[in-house]
Amino acid sequence: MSEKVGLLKYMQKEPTPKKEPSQEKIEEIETEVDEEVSGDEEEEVEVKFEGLPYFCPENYGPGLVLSVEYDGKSNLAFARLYDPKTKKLFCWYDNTNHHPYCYSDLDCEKLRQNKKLMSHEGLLNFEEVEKYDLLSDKTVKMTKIVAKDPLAIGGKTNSIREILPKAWEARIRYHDNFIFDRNIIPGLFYQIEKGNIIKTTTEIPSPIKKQLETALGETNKFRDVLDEFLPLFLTPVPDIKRAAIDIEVYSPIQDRIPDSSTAENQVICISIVSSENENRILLLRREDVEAGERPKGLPQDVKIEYFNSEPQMLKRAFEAMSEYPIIITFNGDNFDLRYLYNRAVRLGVKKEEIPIILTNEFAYMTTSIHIDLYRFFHNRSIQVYAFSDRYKEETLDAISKALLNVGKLTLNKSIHKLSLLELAYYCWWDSQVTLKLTQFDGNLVMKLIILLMRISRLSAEDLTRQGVSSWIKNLFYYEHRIRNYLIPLPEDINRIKGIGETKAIIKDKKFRGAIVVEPEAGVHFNVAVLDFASLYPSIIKEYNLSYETVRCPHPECRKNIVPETNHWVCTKRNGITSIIIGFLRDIRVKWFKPKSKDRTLKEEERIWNSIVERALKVYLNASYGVFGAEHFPFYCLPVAESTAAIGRYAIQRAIGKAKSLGMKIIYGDTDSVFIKNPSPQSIEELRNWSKKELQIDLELDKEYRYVALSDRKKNYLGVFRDGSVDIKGLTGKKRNTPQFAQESFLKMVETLSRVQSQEDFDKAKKEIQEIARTCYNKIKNKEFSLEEFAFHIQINKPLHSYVKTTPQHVKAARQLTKNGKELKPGDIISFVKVRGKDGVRPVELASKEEIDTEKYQEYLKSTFEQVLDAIGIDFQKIIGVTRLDMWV
DNA sequence: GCGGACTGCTTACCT
DNA sequence: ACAGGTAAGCAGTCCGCG
Repeated sequence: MSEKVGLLKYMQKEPTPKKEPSQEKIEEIETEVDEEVSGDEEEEVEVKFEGLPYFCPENYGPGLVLSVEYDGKSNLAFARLYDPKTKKLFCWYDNTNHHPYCYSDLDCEKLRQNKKLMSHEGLLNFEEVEKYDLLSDKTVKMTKIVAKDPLAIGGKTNSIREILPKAWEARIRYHDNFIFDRNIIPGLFYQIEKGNIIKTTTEIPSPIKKQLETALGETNKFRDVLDEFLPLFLTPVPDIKRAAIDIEVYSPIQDRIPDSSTAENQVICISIVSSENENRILLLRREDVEAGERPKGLPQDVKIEYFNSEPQMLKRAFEAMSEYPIIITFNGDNFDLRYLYNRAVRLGVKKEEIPIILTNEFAYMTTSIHIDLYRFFHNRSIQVYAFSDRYKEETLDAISKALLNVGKLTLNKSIHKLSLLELAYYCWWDSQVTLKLTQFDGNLVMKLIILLMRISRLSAEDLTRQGVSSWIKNLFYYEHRIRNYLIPLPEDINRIKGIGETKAIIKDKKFRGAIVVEPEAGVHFNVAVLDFASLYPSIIKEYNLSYETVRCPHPECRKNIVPETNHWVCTKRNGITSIIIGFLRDIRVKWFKPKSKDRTLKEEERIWNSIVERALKVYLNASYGVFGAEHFPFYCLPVAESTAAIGRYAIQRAIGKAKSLGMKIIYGDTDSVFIKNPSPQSIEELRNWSKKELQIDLELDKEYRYVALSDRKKNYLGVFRDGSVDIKGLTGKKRNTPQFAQESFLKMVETLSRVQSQEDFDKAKKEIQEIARTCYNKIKNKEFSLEEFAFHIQINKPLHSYVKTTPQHVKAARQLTKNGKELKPGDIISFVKVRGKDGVRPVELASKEEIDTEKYQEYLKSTFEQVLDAIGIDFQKIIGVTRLDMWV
């Protein structure tokens, strides 16, 4: 065994650096100076791992693949796997002689004439291959250009992809390429046998498989895809050992966030809480601060270690963190890990002793997998589809309140004034809340992450840091690679497919979207809402939409026109994205959705099915939008546009059919129709018609006792038969609305929920009048607190970049910054409306005297009118003639 | 010098 | 860095007005 020092000392066997094959002899010419491309490259460069402190066994496993990365020192791809028995990571280095590469449409002969290419020191060899090009629907001859290291392909100014006139698949990161080519699926189990990595197969019970095939239908065109995906959906996820960390930094000024890039101030506390119930608090003694009493909330078994030296404390923390295969943080990329690293360097700790690697945006660990939950929860798709918008703000406090029902501790003094033990408690609290975010509902978040990793073929670190378009991109890349399809260049898709043809209603949008039916204002009793089940994915599936099938090269397909456009769709082959999205849709709708509600199943199984169902929903909901997103590598406006156009066609046809059946449509939005007082038979007839005529399922989604519609679209209040209420779009429930208005609004809604019939309305109207009048008078007499008066509006960009206009919340924010408060995008400004120059004042600085009561009365009026309009009450009449009007 | 009509900006929502 | 459509409030601009 080697005597190698440093981090490599734990390796059982050092990976043998890649040998260079020589199928094609390449002459040596003197090389040019390499220049690394600066950070403004559009894609991430590989993270530089240089030797890792892992056990790299010859025979071992099975373990769960958590990451696949590239090690610059050995010039090899490697995987980090989690061993459920020892609860530790182990490592596997590529022994398959895989190399970075890209494709050229030039043959070897031509390429050899390219001096610059031939003299590139990273060039290994050429290989002539055949690929299937979906854009031309033809087999094409390509040359695979193989290189020694990823930077030779791309990432430097003289990389091969820059030398070639045109290079395919040259912008896919090496470790992703490796995942695709070796078919290593992150999130599944693998065994190491004689140094080779081998997938541990999941037994799918044959009855289940039979049931599934039946569920997907006799003419199931997804049979191959099913085999590929089933293990991803059915392999259980183990409980992975992990620890959450949180640090506190000394900050002499309140409201000032410590700068993690300079790390000027002391780290005064580090807390590590693990899934194995190990709690550690590392606390720095400070001369001027007393220990204080141990807070009651801090459990007795939580160990506190005191340190006199900060570097000692940091080193101890690094050791402790390295014991865990997964480190969880909340904003560790930008704060905790970044601060620890920079602080340690500043205090003279040797870089080799810091197990952290920083890039521009991210923080990784050499000894663990780092998951930054802030990034994951910040992801819009996760927020909206996985957690149904239950948290509205991406702070630890807001998320834990929404999902765990516990918030952060409230501090009554600033951090630097806390006693040591108070500080310890505060720090510990945050780290245990962070850990709990991965544990609630039977490790829901961890399971969701692993499942999304499997579907996207992304490591835990990449998955949690990338958005849904990257997840879909990676899945599509993989599906191309296994079918030997050439991954098209975005510019070729664009050139061949062209741009949009429809005109958007909103200025600056690229194509026309959905239809919203003009609501019939008033109260409607007995309303059924029918909607198309996942409309856009269904369209993509049933109408064969994909970047290669829309405006395909075959003249004979040109008759197959998409309504309202001149786009045509291929009649000869199944589109790849149509197949993938179609499969995900079918298996969600026909299997996981029903199974997640199936009471005959064990609860654990039901929960798992609902996690899969939610994961699939995330992909499906984004599947149409990505084709209209310029940065998406399969960006294809005609696909997005056709999807929306067929959607409009579907809802219009359905409305037409409903009317012909004598139904009254009172509202509709995108994929739904609100039908007044329909007969069950006509609903059935409409549904059957839709299935037959449009090939899309129309479902009875909701039944309201009554719906109150104003003349505003996307604004309504529906009361279900059981008295529960659906509120959409109304100001009263928006998060920026002042509390006083929300509460009065809620009272009105409560009153309305008790209404059973037309007759009840008269009573309800009286009650509502009373609610409105009471609130109106309370405003006049300023009986609400400043907090209740406050609007809460988010700033979405740095304050200095509001240049075109200065909205009120920005005015308020600027007043705060004058007082020394630091504000950043994402922060929510609470302000009240006041009489006088600016018209606004942040709550922190406001006084009750200056409240502009007229503005508030006006606001209450408009909040209530959204509902009162519908039920036929005039707000002005409720509160009587006022002020000036009296003399008119 | 001021107010109304208008457009544009911004946020938060719906599907 | 998934899309487009809608509401609401306010900021800013232009124009007319003895």
